[in-house]
Amino acid sequence: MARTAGSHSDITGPRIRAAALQLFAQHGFAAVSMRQIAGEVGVQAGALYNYTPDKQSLLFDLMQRHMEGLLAEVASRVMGDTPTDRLQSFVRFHIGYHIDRPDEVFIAYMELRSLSPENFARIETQRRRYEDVLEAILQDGVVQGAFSVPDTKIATLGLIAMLNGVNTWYRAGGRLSQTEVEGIYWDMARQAVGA
Amino acid sequence: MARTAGSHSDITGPRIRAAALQLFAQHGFAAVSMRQIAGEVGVQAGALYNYTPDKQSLLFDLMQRHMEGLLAEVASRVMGDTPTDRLQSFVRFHIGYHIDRPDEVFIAYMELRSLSPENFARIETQRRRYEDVLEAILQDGVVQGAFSVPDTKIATLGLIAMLNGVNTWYRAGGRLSQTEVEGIYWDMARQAVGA
DNA sequence: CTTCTATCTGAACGACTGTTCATATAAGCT
DNA sequence: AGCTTATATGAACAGTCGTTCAGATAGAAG
Repeated sequence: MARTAGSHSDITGPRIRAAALQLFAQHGFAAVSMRQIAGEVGVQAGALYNYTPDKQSLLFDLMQRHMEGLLAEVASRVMGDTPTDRLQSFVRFHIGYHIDRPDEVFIAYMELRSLSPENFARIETQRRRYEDVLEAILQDGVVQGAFSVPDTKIATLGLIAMLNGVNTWYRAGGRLSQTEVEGIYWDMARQAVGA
Repeated sequence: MARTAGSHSDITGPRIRAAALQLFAQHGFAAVSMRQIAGEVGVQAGALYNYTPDKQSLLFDLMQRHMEGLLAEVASRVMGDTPTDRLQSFVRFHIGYHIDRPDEVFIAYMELRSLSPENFARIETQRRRYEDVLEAILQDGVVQGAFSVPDTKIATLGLIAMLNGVNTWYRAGGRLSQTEVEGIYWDMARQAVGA
């Protein structure tokens, strides 16, 4: 047999990425074989190479798409008249966006070591751009006297680490709604920067 | 050849764990082969099996030792008359202990998915015991009116996530000393819980 | 209906995997 | 000194890895 009924690049491509995403997140990049991914899609391993030059590129593609979506959304959705408003907006955006994409987030923050040096550098640049969004808010707040933070760089990393922690325990339908979680973390973040 | 000059269980055992620790942290459990570990120690792969029944047990052994050391130390070194004192003590202890053991921490928080279900449950129990130490401090503080946190469980997870973030960027000899880092994070933690 | 091409199969490649084991030897004990 | 035992080698096992490719076929185009 060869080309199967209903096969299409538009369909198989996304399905490969979805399967790889889920498997990489669950077992780790190195622990997942191309045959496992192919099996999840319902295809032979060789067919994957119509969609990616190699396994490494598949991982990079997933990370790259995630980071670009994140940067595009943070730019369009985080806003506010004051630094405090913008910080709240950022906190709520970050939690919401990450809660909706646990697998992407997990991979993007955990499989950096599986990237080739060049690919690592590219993703790292995007991550730093994201951190810069938060740091700019904190710097604004410090300048305007709204926040009290001794070191905006460290506060940025500390806050993002704290917010990322949500993904390790949050489950939809759990004890707390997403809005409640956002509220609790916003309280902590606001107090942490002395707003 | 066989037994080499100066070979000893007391020496080889720790060296195997040290090599495995470093390699697992750098490349991930699944990406590291027994032959790589053996090569780092200067021994053939078969010799590793005098020290561990299998690769999985080697990982579990590393995690188990780390968590037991952590629990023993937190019990003996975190103290203070008031909840605020104890929280500061915890924050400084956590940062110091984790900064000194980046590889152990990285593995213990990142290779949980590589554990067998039984081993995962054991490590998870120990981790929860550690979290309970912090949560007890927060609960004390709430009861005594020293802290203002709406949800001690979430505040615990949020604070630990924030503190763990230090390990992603701290490097000895960098811009900030360990004591300065502790101070900055203690400020953020203190404010986050409304102390 | 025929032709073309994108898509997939299935087999094959050499390399590497975790693990076992017969064999050899250095160190410690008597 | 010889004997025992802990510790190591190095080859072998069956299986899996990422990747390639000639050949097959479904669907689109004419």
